[in-house]
Amino acid sequence: MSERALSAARDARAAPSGEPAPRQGVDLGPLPDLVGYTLRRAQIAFFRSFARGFADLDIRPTQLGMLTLVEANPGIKQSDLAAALGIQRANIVPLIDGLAARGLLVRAKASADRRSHALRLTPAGRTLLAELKRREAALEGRVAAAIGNADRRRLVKLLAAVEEACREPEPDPD
Amino acid sequence: MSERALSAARDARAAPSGEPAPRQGVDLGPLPDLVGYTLRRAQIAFFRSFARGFADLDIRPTQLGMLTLVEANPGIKQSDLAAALGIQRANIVPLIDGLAARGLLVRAKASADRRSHALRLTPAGRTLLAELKRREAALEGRVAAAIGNADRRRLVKLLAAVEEACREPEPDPD
DNA sequence: TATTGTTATACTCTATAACTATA
DNA sequence: TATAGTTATAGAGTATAACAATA
Repeated sequence: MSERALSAARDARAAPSGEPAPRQGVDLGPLPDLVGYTLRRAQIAFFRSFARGFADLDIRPTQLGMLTLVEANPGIKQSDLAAALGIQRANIVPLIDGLAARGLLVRAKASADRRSHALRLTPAGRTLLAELKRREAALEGRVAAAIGNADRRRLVKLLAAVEEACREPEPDPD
Repeated sequence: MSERALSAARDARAAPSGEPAPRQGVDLGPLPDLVGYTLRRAQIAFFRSFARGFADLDIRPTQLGMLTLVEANPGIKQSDLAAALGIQRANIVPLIDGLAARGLLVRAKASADRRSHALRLTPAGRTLLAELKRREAALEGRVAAAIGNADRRRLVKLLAAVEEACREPEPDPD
Protein backbone atom coordinates (compact mmCIF):
# COMPACT_ATOMS: atom_id res chain seq x y z
CA MET A 1 0.00 0.00 0.00
CA SER A 2 1.29 3.45 -0.82
CA GLU A 3 1.97 5.93 1.97
CA ARG A 4 -0.21 8.36 0.10
CA ALA A 5 -3.26 6.13 0.19
CA LEU A 6 -2.74 5.42 3.87
CA SER A 7 -2.40 9.04 4.81
CA ALA A 8 -5.40 10.01 2.70
CA ALA A 9 -7.44 7.44 4.55
CA ARG A 10 -6.19 8.71 7.88
CA ASP A 11 -6.97 12.32 7.11
CA ALA A 12 -10.45 11.42 5.94
CA ARG A 13 -11.59 10.03 9.27
CA ALA A 14 -13.88 12.93 10.02
CA ALA A 15 -15.20 13.12 6.45
CA PRO A 16 -17.48 10.11 6.00
CA SER A 17 -18.74 9.08 2.61
CA GLY A 18 -22.37 9.10 3.69
CA GLU A 19 -24.91 11.34 2.01
CA PRO A 20 -25.03 13.79 4.92
CA ALA A 21 -22.49 16.52 4.31
CA PRO A 22 -19.04 15.81 5.76
CA ARG A 23 -18.20 17.63 8.99
CA GLN A 24 -14.97 18.82 10.47
CA GLY A 25 -13.84 18.92 14.05
CA VAL A 26 -15.64 15.81 15.25
CA ASP A 27 -13.34 13.62 17.33
CA LEU A 28 -13.97 10.01 16.36
CA GLY A 29 -12.19 8.80 19.48
CA PRO A 30 -11.14 5.14 19.40
CA LEU A 31 -13.46 4.21 16.52
CA PRO A 32 -10.97 4.52 13.61
CA ASP A 33 -8.71 1.93 15.26
CA LEU A 34 -11.43 -0.73 15.53
CA VAL A 35 -12.00 -3.52 13.03
CA GLY A 36 -15.72 -3.32 13.76
CA TYR A 37 -15.90 0.34 12.73
CA THR A 38 -13.58 0.35 9.72
CA LEU A 39 -15.13 -2.87 8.42
CA ARG A 40 -18.57 -1.28 8.37
CA ARG A 41 -17.33 1.97 6.84
CA ALA A 42 -15.41 0.16 4.11
CA GLN A 43 -18.35 -2.08 3.30
CA ILE A 44 -20.78 0.82 3.01
CA ALA A 45 -18.37 2.75 0.80
CA PHE A 46 -17.65 -0.26 -1.39
CA PHE A 47 -21.33 -1.05 -1.87
CA ARG A 48 -22.12 2.56 -2.72
CA SER A 49 -19.34 2.35 -5.29
CA PHE A 50 -20.95 -0.86 -6.57
CA ALA A 51 -24.34 0.83 -6.77
CA ARG A 52 -22.87 3.68 -8.81
CA GLY A 53 -21.15 1.29 -11.19
CA PHE A 54 -24.15 -0.97 -11.73
CA ALA A 55 -27.04 1.50 -11.49
CA ASP A 56 -27.86 1.36 -15.21
CA LEU A 57 -28.09 -2.45 -15.08
CA ASP A 58 -30.27 -2.52 -11.94
CA ILE A 59 -28.11 -5.20 -10.33
CA ARG A 60 -27.25 -5.43 -6.64
CA PRO A 61 -24.35 -7.28 -5.05
CA THR A 62 -26.57 -10.17 -3.94
CA GLN A 63 -27.92 -10.59 -7.47
CA LEU A 64 -24.38 -10.72 -8.84
CA GLY A 65 -23.60 -13.39 -6.28
CA MET A 66 -26.66 -15.38 -7.28
CA LEU A 67 -25.87 -15.28 -10.99
CA THR A 68 -22.23 -16.19 -10.30
CA LEU A 69 -23.19 -19.22 -8.23
CA VAL A 70 -25.80 -20.45 -10.69
CA GLU A 71 -23.20 -20.24 -13.44
CA ALA A 72 -20.64 -22.12 -11.36
CA ASN A 73 -23.24 -24.67 -10.19
CA PRO A 74 -25.77 -25.25 -12.97
CA GLY A 75 -28.90 -26.96 -11.64
CA ILE A 76 -28.29 -25.78 -8.06
CA LYS A 77 -31.31 -25.90 -5.74
CA GLN A 78 -32.78 -22.70 -4.35
CA SER A 79 -32.07 -23.71 -0.77
CA ASP A 80 -28.43 -24.52 -1.50
CA LEU A 81 -28.01 -21.21 -3.32
CA ALA A 82 -29.53 -19.40 -0.37
CA ALA A 83 -27.34 -21.23 2.15
CA ALA A 84 -24.16 -20.55 0.17
CA LEU A 85 -24.94 -16.82 0.15
CA GLY A 86 -26.15 -16.64 3.75
CA ILE A 87 -29.73 -15.83 2.77
CA GLN A 88 -32.85 -17.39 4.27
CA ARG A 89 -34.54 -19.70 1.80
CA ALA A 90 -37.75 -17.72 2.32
CA ASN A 91 -36.03 -14.50 1.30
CA ILE A 92 -34.41 -15.82 -1.85
CA VAL A 93 -37.77 -16.58 -3.46
CA PRO A 94 -38.59 -13.01 -4.54
CA LEU A 95 -34.96 -12.50 -5.56
CA ILE A 96 -35.18 -15.48 -7.91
CA ASP A 97 -38.59 -14.29 -9.07
CA GLY A 98 -37.02 -11.00 -10.08
CA LEU A 99 -34.12 -12.52 -12.00
CA ALA A 100 -36.46 -15.04 -13.67
CA ALA A 101 -38.92 -12.29 -14.64
CA ARG A 102 -36.02 -10.50 -16.36
CA GLY A 103 -35.19 -13.67 -18.27
CA LEU A 104 -31.76 -14.06 -16.66
CA LEU A 105 -32.33 -17.52 -15.16
CA VAL A 106 -34.96 -20.25 -15.17
CA ARG A 107 -36.40 -22.61 -12.60
CA ALA A 108 -35.90 -25.88 -14.51
CA LYS A 109 -38.06 -28.84 -13.56
CA ALA A 110 -35.85 -31.67 -14.71
CA SER A 111 -34.91 -33.12 -11.35
CA ALA A 112 -35.09 -36.43 -9.56
CA ASP A 113 -36.58 -34.67 -6.52
CA ARG A 114 -39.79 -33.03 -7.66
CA ARG A 115 -39.85 -30.76 -4.62
CA SER A 116 -36.82 -28.81 -5.74
CA HIS A 117 -36.11 -26.40 -8.58
CA ALA A 118 -32.94 -26.67 -10.64
CA LEU A 119 -31.66 -23.17 -11.40
CA ARG A 120 -29.89 -22.42 -14.68
CA LEU A 121 -28.76 -19.28 -16.47
CA THR A 122 -30.41 -18.32 -19.73
CA PRO A 123 -28.25 -17.09 -22.62
CA ALA A 124 -29.32 -13.57 -21.64
CA GLY A 125 -28.21 -14.30 -18.10
CA ARG A 126 -24.81 -15.49 -19.29
CA THR A 127 -24.40 -12.41 -21.47
CA LEU A 128 -25.30 -10.06 -18.64
CA LEU A 129 -23.07 -11.90 -16.18
CA ALA A 130 -20.08 -11.44 -18.48
CA GLU A 131 -20.61 -7.69 -18.39
CA LEU A 132 -21.18 -7.76 -14.63
CA LYS A 133 -17.88 -9.57 -14.17
CA ARG A 134 -16.08 -6.91 -16.21
CA ARG A 135 -17.49 -4.17 -14.01
CA GLU A 136 -16.75 -6.07 -10.80
CA ALA A 137 -13.18 -6.48 -11.99
CA ALA A 138 -13.03 -2.71 -12.48
CA LEU A 139 -14.15 -2.18 -8.88
CA GLU A 140 -11.51 -4.60 -7.63
CA GLY A 141 -9.01 -2.76 -9.78
CA ARG A 142 -9.94 0.49 -8.12
CA VAL A 143 -9.08 -1.06 -4.77
CA ALA A 144 -5.90 -2.57 -6.17
CA ALA A 145 -4.87 0.82 -7.53
CA ALA A 146 -5.25 2.31 -4.07
CA ILE A 147 -3.47 -0.29 -1.95
CA GLY A 148 -1.60 -2.40 -4.49
CA ASN A 149 -2.69 -5.80 -5.73
CA ALA A 150 -0.52 -7.71 -3.29
CA ASP A 151 -2.23 -5.96 -0.38
CA ARG A 152 -5.59 -6.42 -2.06
CA ARG A 153 -5.04 -10.18 -2.02
CA ARG A 154 -3.74 -9.98 1.52
CA LEU A 155 -6.84 -8.04 2.53
CA VAL A 156 -9.07 -10.75 1.06
CA LYS A 157 -7.29 -13.41 3.10
CA LEU A 158 -7.46 -11.34 6.29
CA LEU A 159 -11.18 -10.78 5.78
CA ALA A 160 -11.76 -14.50 5.28
CA ALA A 161 -9.86 -15.17 8.50
CA VAL A 162 -11.95 -12.55 10.33
CA GLU A 163 -15.14 -14.21 9.11
CA GLU A 164 -13.87 -17.55 10.32
CA ALA A 165 -12.84 -16.13 13.70
CA CYS A 166 -16.28 -14.57 14.19
CA ARG A 167 -18.22 -17.66 13.19
CA GLU A 168 -20.92 -18.65 15.61
CA PRO A 169 -19.89 -21.69 17.65
CA GLU A 170 -21.82 -24.77 16.52
CA PRO A 171 -24.53 -26.02 18.93
CA ASP A 172 -22.27 -29.07 19.41
CA PRO A 173 -24.83 -31.92 19.12
CA ASP A 174 -23.99 -34.80 21.48
CA MET B 1 -1.47 -14.27 10.41
CA SER B 2 -0.99 -17.93 11.26
CA GLU B 3 -1.10 -20.51 8.49
CA ARG B 4 -3.70 -22.33 10.53
CA ALA B 5 -6.09 -19.39 10.55
CA LEU B 6 -5.60 -18.83 6.84
CA SER B 7 -6.24 -22.43 5.95
CA ALA B 8 -9.26 -22.62 8.21
CA ALA B 9 -10.68 -19.60 6.43
CA ARG B 10 -9.96 -21.16 3.07
CA ASP B 11 -11.57 -24.47 3.94
CA ALA B 12 -14.64 -22.74 5.28
CA ARG B 13 -15.58 -21.07 2.01
CA ALA B 14 -18.52 -23.36 1.39
CA ALA B 15 -19.65 -23.25 5.03
CA PRO B 16 -21.02 -19.74 5.54
CA SER B 17 -21.82 -18.42 8.97
CA GLY B 18 -25.40 -17.51 8.06
CA GLU B 19 -28.30 -19.04 9.92
CA PRO B 20 -29.22 -21.40 7.06
CA ALA B 21 -27.37 -24.67 7.59
CA PRO B 22 -23.96 -24.84 5.94
CA ARG B 23 -23.79 -26.80 2.68
CA GLN B 24 -21.05 -28.75 1.04
CA GLY B 25 -20.20 -29.11 -2.60
CA VAL B 26 -21.24 -25.65 -3.72
CA ASP B 27 -18.58 -24.08 -5.95
CA LEU B 28 -18.27 -20.43 -4.97
CA GLY B 29 -16.41 -19.67 -8.20
CA PRO B 30 -14.50 -16.37 -8.20
CA LEU B 31 -16.38 -14.91 -5.20
CA PRO B 32 -13.90 -15.83 -2.42
CA ASP B 33 -11.16 -13.85 -4.19
CA LEU B 34 -13.17 -10.62 -4.36
CA VAL B 35 -12.90 -7.79 -1.85
CA GLY B 36 -16.60 -7.08 -2.39
CA TYR B 37 -17.60 -10.58 -1.33
CA THR B 38 -15.21 -11.17 1.56
CA LEU B 39 -15.86 -7.69 2.91
CA ARG B 40 -19.57 -8.39 3.14
CA ARG B 41 -19.09 -11.86 4.65
CA ALA B 42 -16.65 -10.57 7.27
CA GLN B 43 -18.90 -7.69 8.19
CA ILE B 44 -21.95 -9.92 8.62
CA ALA B 45 -19.98 -12.40 10.73
CA PHE B 46 -18.44 -9.66 12.86
CA PHE B 47 -21.78 -8.01 13.52
CA ARG B 48 -23.39 -11.31 14.44
CA SER B 49 -20.52 -11.79 16.85
CA PHE B 50 -21.23 -8.30 18.19
CA ALA B 51 -24.91 -9.11 18.57
CA ARG B 52 -24.07 -12.24 20.56
CA GLY B 53 -21.68 -10.35 22.83
CA PHE B 54 -24.01 -7.43 23.50
CA ALA B 55 -27.43 -9.11 23.44
CA ASP B 56 -28.00 -8.83 27.19
CA LEU B 57 -27.31 -5.07 27.07
CA ASP B 58 -29.57 -4.46 24.03
CA ILE B 59 -26.93 -2.37 22.30
CA ARG B 60 -26.22 -2.33 18.57
CA PRO B 61 -23.06 -1.22 16.80
CA THR B 62 -24.57 2.12 15.80
CA GLN B 63 -25.59 2.83 19.38
CA LEU B 64 -22.06 2.09 20.59
CA GLY B 65 -20.79 4.51 17.96
CA MET B 66 -23.21 7.18 19.11
CA LEU B 67 -22.27 6.86 22.78
CA THR B 68 -18.57 6.84 21.90
CA LEU B 69 -18.86 10.04 19.86
CA VAL B 70 -20.96 11.85 22.45
CA GLU B 71 -18.35 10.98 25.08
CA ALA B 72 -15.52 12.20 22.84
CA ASN B 73 -17.47 15.32 21.80
CA PRO B 74 -19.63 16.47 24.72
CA GLY B 75 -22.31 18.89 23.54
CA ILE B 76 -22.20 17.66 19.94
CA LYS B 77 -25.22 18.55 17.77
CA GLN B 78 -27.52 15.81 16.48
CA SER B 79 -26.74 16.65 12.87
CA ASP B 80 -22.98 16.53 13.41
CA LEU B 81 -23.30 13.21 15.22
CA ALA B 82 -25.38 11.84 12.35
CA ALA B 83 -22.93 13.09 9.72
CA ALA B 84 -19.92 11.63 11.52
CA LEU B 85 -21.58 8.21 11.59
CA GLY B 86 -22.98 8.37 8.05
CA ILE B 87 -26.60 8.48 9.24
CA GLN B 88 -29.31 10.77 7.91
CA ARG B 89 -30.25 13.41 10.43
CA ALA B 90 -33.87 12.31 10.09
CA ASN B 91 -32.96 8.75 11.04
CA ILE B 92 -30.91 9.59 14.11
CA VAL B 93 -33.88 11.15 15.87
CA PRO B 94 -35.50 7.87 17.02
CA LEU B 95 -32.06 6.46 17.84
CA ILE B 96 -31.41 9.37 20.20
CA ASP B 97 -34.94 9.05 21.54
CA GLY B 98 -34.17 5.45 22.47
CA LEU B 99 -30.89 6.20 24.24
CA ALA B 100 -32.44 9.20 26.02
CA ALA B 101 -35.45 7.13 27.13
CA ARG B 102 -32.98 4.68 28.69
CA GLY B 103 -31.30 7.52 30.55
CA LEU B 104 -27.97 7.10 28.76
CA LEU B 105 -27.76 10.59 27.28
CA VAL B 106 -29.63 13.89 27.43
CA ARG B 107 -30.58 16.57 24.93
CA ALA B 108 -29.19 19.59 26.78
CA LYS B 109 -30.56 23.01 25.88
CA ALA B 110 -27.65 25.21 26.92
CA SER B 111 -26.53 26.36 23.50
CA ALA B 112 -25.96 29.61 21.66
CA ASP B 113 -27.98 28.29 18.72
CA ARG B 114 -31.44 27.56 20.01
CA ARG B 115 -32.27 25.38 17.05
CA SER B 116 -29.79 22.69 18.04
CA HIS B 117 -29.58 20.20 20.88
CA ALA B 118 -26.32 19.63 22.76
CA LEU B 119 -25.92 15.93 23.47
CA ARG B 120 -24.23 14.74 26.65
CA LEU B 121 -23.80 11.40 28.39
CA THR B 122 -25.45 10.85 31.74
CA PRO B 123 -23.51 9.11 34.53
CA ALA B 124 -25.45 5.96 33.62
CA GLY B 125 -24.39 6.42 30.00
CA ARG B 126 -20.75 6.75 31.03
CA THR B 127 -20.98 3.64 33.19
CA LEU B 128 -22.57 1.59 30.44
CA LEU B 129 -20.11 2.86 27.83
CA ALA B 130 -17.19 1.69 29.99
CA GLU B 131 -18.63 -1.84 29.94
CA LEU B 132 -19.35 -1.60 26.20
CA LYS B 133 -15.73 -0.65 25.59
CA ARG B 134 -14.53 -3.67 27.55
CA ARG B 135 -16.67 -5.97 25.43
CA GLU B 136 -15.68 -4.30 22.18
CA ALA B 137 -12.04 -4.78 23.17
CA ALA B 138 -12.78 -8.47 23.69
CA LEU B 139 -14.19 -8.70 20.15
CA GLU B 140 -11.12 -7.00 18.75
CA GLY B 141 -9.03 -9.39 20.78
CA ARG B 142 -10.81 -12.32 19.19
CA VAL B 143 -9.76 -11.01 15.80
CA ALA B 144 -6.24 -10.32 17.02
CA ALA B 145 -6.01 -13.87 18.36
CA ALA B 146 -6.91 -15.21 14.93
CA ILE B 147 -4.66 -13.10 12.71
CA GLY B 148 -2.23 -11.51 15.14
CA ASN B 149 -2.40 -7.96 16.40
CA ALA B 150 0.05 -6.62 13.84
CA ASP B 151 -2.17 -7.88 11.03
CA ARG B 152 -5.23 -6.63 12.88
CA ARG B 153 -3.79 -3.12 12.81
CA ARG B 154 -2.76 -3.61 9.20
CA LEU B 155 -6.29 -4.72 8.35
CA VAL B 156 -7.72 -1.57 9.91
CA LYS B 157 -5.43 0.58 7.76
CA LEU B 158 -6.27 -1.37 4.62
CA LEU B 159 -9.99 -1.01 5.31
CA ALA B 160 -9.62 2.74 5.82
CA ALA B 161 -7.79 2.95 2.49
CA VAL B 162 -10.54 0.94 0.79
CA GLU B 163 -13.14 3.31 2.16
CA GLU B 164 -11.17 6.26 0.86
CA ALA B 165 -10.70 4.65 -2.56
CA CYS B 166 -14.43 3.98 -2.86
CA ARG B 167 -15.52 7.44 -1.77
CA GLU B 168 -18.00 9.06 -4.06
CA PRO B 169 -16.37 11.78 -6.14
CA GLU B 170 -17.44 15.22 -4.95
CA PRO B 171 -19.87 17.09 -7.26
CA ASP B 172 -16.97 19.53 -7.89
CA PRO B 173 -18.75 22.89 -7.47
CA ASP B 174 -17.39 25.49 -9.91
C1' DT C 1 -32.55 31.95 2.45
C1' DA C 2 -30.37 28.36 4.98
C1' DT C 3 -30.10 25.19 8.92
C1' DT C 4 -31.86 22.10 12.94
C1' DG C 5 -34.78 19.01 14.47
C1' DT C 6 -38.74 16.56 13.37
C1' DT C 7 -42.56 13.74 11.15
C1' DA C 8 -44.12 10.86 7.61
C1' DT C 9 -43.31 7.64 4.21
C1' DA C 10 -41.30 4.09 1.35
C1' DC C 11 -38.15 0.70 0.09
C1' DT C 12 -34.75 -2.82 1.15
C1' DC C 13 -32.89 -6.42 4.02
C1' DT C 14 -33.52 -9.72 7.42
C1' DA C 15 -35.83 -13.11 10.52
C1' DT C 16 -39.60 -16.31 11.87
C1' DA C 17 -43.68 -19.01 11.56
C1' DA C 18 -46.69 -21.67 9.01
C1' DC C 19 -48.53 -23.74 4.94
C1' DT C 20 -48.16 -27.27 0.51
C1' DA C 21 -46.25 -30.79 -1.87
C1' DT C 22 -43.23 -33.95 -1.96
C1' DA C 23 -39.89 -37.41 0.03
C1' DT D 1 -41.09 -37.34 9.96
C1' DA D 2 -38.37 -34.37 7.34
C1' DT D 3 -37.28 -31.32 3.37
C1' DA D 4 -38.09 -27.68 -0.66
C1' DG D 5 -40.49 -24.05 -1.93
C1' DT D 6 -43.67 -20.61 -0.72
C1' DT D 7 -46.47 -16.96 1.69
C1' DA D 8 -47.17 -13.66 5.17
C1' DT D 9 -45.46 -10.70 8.47
C1' DA D 10 -42.60 -8.02 11.49
C1' DG D 11 -38.42 -5.63 12.52
C1' DA D 12 -34.32 -3.11 11.34
C1' DG D 13 -31.84 0.13 8.30
C1' DT D 14 -31.93 3.63 4.93
C1' DA D 15 -33.57 7.30 1.73
C1' DT D 16 -36.37 11.51 0.49
C1' DA D 17 -39.71 15.22 1.09
C1' DA D 18 -41.78 18.52 3.79
C1' DC D 19 -42.74 21.31 7.87
C1' DA D 20 -41.85 24.62 12.15
C1' DA D 21 -38.56 27.11 14.69
C1' DT D 22 -34.58 29.61 14.39
C1' DA D 23 -30.56 31.73 12.28
